[in-house]
Amino acid sequence: MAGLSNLKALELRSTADSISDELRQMIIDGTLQPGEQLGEAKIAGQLGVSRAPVREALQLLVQERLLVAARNKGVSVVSFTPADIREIYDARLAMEKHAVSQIVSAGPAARASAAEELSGVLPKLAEAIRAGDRRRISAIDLEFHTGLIAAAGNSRLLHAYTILSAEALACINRLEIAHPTGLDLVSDHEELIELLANGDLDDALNAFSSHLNVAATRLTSPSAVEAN
Amino acid sequence: MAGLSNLKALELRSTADSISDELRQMIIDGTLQPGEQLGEAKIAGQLGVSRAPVREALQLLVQERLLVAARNKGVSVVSFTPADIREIYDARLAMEKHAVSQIVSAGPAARASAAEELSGVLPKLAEAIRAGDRRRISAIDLEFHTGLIAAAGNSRLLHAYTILSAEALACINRLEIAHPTGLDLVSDHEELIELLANGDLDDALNAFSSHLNVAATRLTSPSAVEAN
DNA sequence: ATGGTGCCGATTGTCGACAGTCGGCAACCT
DNA sequence: AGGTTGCCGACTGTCGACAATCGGCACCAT
Repeated sequence: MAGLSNLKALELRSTADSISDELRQMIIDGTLQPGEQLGEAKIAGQLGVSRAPVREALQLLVQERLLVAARNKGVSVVSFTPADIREIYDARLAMEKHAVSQIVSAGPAARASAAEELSGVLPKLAEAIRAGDRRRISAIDLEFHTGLIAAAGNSRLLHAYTILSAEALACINRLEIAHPTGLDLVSDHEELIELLANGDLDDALNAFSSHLNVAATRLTSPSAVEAN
Repeated sequence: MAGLSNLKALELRSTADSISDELRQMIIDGTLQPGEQLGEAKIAGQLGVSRAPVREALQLLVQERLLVAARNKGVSVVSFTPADIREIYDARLAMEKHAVSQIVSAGPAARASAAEELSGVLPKLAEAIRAGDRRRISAIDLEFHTGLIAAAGNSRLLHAYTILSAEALACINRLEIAHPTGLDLVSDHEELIELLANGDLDDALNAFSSHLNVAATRLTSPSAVEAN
């Protein structure tokens, strides 16, 4: 009975969860085009499973707004309008502002802890930028912001934010050009961390607000792309 | 072909949606005790339908956090901890603050429109208070706050808030004593509307914050009940 | 007595099949 | 030709049945 401690619990993921994860990634990646119709039977056939778990997975993705369902007509991949993008970033702003507010007012220790946690993401971001991998840059950028929400310690907000994050990532990957890929992305986030740790609530709120607004503007007005 | 225009589209609700609505109401009402286990087959039998739509409805309610699912063990009704209540009200605060901020900064016309919309709820609240119907008082209270979010015009925030609202209502109805039933509840909300219409952002934010904090405190510390 | 083992009922997870519904095309009537 | 009707294919919504899994009890060995 000596070396049994390295046995990992295996397969506690349900089939539907695995399917939804895979489909979610395909939607985010852009493998599935916007407006593309998905048939339950087709997916089930390709995966070698029944329609039941596929149906369950699709329903979850509909709830996450990555798919839209039409009665008796099946589901199709979302196609974002500028209004959707504004909504997503507006909702993100609501949650991030609150997270900043909570963290700042939670005292110096909490601020330092959150700052340290968020700093750990930056090296990965820098490396992705060096590699020039746009998808990974965006994903890690979102990971940073998700970390901010996580630091606020509200599981419900985190859950809602994670869904928004997937939507935002899908948006970004459809308009790849619009996302900055320079190293100043790292310093931008460094500044956010610093302001967060500093303890001045208004400064931190303004910084995060403008950070998100800039990102949203980049996505909704393609003319500002060349600034890259 | 004269009088056919008053034909309404009928029955576009799916079976699963009807089931989930019914169960959601039962959970909110308290008809279903916290921790109570629900069997798919049992529900399906009582409703005279198959397990498939029941399963779909249950999955939706799990996603809304009104039920908790355990692998191969079925679903059971949530039992809220004080931490849950704090989370719910904290998340509500995040969204309401943002809504207030958006409405106030949207200009006087938007402020007036939102204020008028919200004022329409108060007579119903006053009547529920006169009738002494605790459940309805709470429901209309939540309706007021949901209206605030709706006035901000973000469908994603509204959706998330609606889910939180159901959770909050379930909490309140489990601790009925803790909710105020006096007519000052109306004047409290009148004041909120006034501050919202007034256009001073900080005043409005503070008012809504303390309004929610008071409510959360009432629910988490039963000792403060007697203030009624 | 105690710890472990194997079985048992109950419930979920999954499957294949059927019925209902929708969009589109072709045939039909005027 | 224009418009309507009826049919056709494809898909979802729903159903009943089977297999896998879990918690608990009795049984057994020590």
